[in-house]
Amino acid sequence: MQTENAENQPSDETSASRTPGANDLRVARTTGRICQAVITCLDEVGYAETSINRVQSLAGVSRGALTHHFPSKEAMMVETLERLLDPVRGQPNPKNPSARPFGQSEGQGDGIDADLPRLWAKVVNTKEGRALIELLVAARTHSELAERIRPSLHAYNAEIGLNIQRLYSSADGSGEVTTLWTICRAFLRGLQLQQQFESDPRAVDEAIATFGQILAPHLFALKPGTNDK
Amino acid sequence: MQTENAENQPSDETSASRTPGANDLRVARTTGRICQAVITCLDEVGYAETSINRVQSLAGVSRGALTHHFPSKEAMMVETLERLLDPVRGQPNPKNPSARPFGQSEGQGDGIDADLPRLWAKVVNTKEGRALIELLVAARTHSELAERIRPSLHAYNAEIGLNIQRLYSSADGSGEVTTLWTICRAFLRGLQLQQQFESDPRAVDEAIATFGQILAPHLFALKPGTNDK
DNA sequence: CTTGAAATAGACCGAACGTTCTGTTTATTT
DNA sequence: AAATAAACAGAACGTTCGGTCTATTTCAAG
Repeated sequence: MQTENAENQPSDETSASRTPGANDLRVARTTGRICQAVITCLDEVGYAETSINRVQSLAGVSRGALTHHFPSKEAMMVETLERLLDPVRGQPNPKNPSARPFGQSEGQGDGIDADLPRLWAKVVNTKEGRALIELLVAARTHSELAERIRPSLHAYNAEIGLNIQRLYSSADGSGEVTTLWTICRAFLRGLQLQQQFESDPRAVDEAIATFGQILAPHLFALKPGTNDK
Repeated sequence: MQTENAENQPSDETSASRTPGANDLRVARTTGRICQAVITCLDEVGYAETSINRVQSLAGVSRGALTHHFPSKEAMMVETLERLLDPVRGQPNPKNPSARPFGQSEGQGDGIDADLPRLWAKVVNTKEGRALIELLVAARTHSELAERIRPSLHAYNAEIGLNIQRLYSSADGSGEVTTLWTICRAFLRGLQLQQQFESDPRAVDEAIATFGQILAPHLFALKPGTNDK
């Protein structure tokens, strides 16, 4: 598992042996519980306090099991981030079957003013969404972590960009849809940052609603009920 | 200095003695260098790595001096945040003369599409802006820190809200200006979060420009060259 | 000049950090 | 069944953390 290049082709380990489950189920369960514990810790205590001790005790695994699969804390964070991003990308899940940040289920394209509250509630303002923001903030000042998660984030952005361009059309016709989506992402993540310090608790929902109304004339929904995949 | 209620009236310590500078200059220099070092650390290595050891060596002060003025790391962070927020509020600076996040100099109200890039370059995407975001993120999972900085942040939001309402008028007339400003703040802060992971380096400037154009019809500038203060 | 309080200096503490290490168990292959 | 390797368990490493403590220096009154 720690050799990343051998994992790209899932047929490698199961090509000749044809035994998809025996020992593999054990490691899948262990790594899954570890990464799930990391996500919970990131959400509840933040990146700094997400220590190996805390993760191993929350996940219920031993120190040896954890360090065997993840030689460093950084590797553990990289793997966790990829699991946070995986559901939206190509194959739904090579490892964990939970938490689909965007993908086909959310943001079905019946108008951005209807999709925005759904994105907020189902993607950004969730345990996984907050964990992702913690990782983004931590990576800003940890260049090694940033370099290791950059490819995954670029692929994530590119793939979501394609999904968006299938669901929406810009009013100006150009490639502005990508820019508008970048704006949406920034707005929702920034709202997550400052939501606990808004004086009026209704300010968050109000901001989302108003933002959706402002953006609606610039993003035309294509085929509201499309189900071509 | 650590007794916060005695600091609210600056005339207390200089009412009878009338000696504004002698020993006070020393503590102002020490606390100033400490908070400036905290800001630099928050920007460069993040909240978690902003340790007391690192701050004291960067500021060039001893451990004793630091703990004398700030009995805990948390108190040091609270004071630093208030210095980050002070320039925009009532009196320009009771302590440090640098870094005016918003206030009268920035955002002069000649159109939101012109003010946004200025806010980005002069407020959000600066050393102080990044330090503030680090504190906001850290406070999310540090309830004690959050409680201690909440009053300052509420006052900050309220005071900026008043400034905004003097500079802009909503198209719909209602109190929507505040909501629109909340949206702007969220967008800029979220953009700061994800800017290093944008594939296209021009995406940031493009997002700011497009966002300004979208928002412009909803925010009317009042008296572009006003100087009633 | 003397005195007392504030400011500064630096050693020191137990706790927790991430990493490394040596055993032990379990699964797969020969 | 024996052998090999991977998965797991847990102790121990040196380092650094935030906080405490005792001197020493500096300032501002008496």
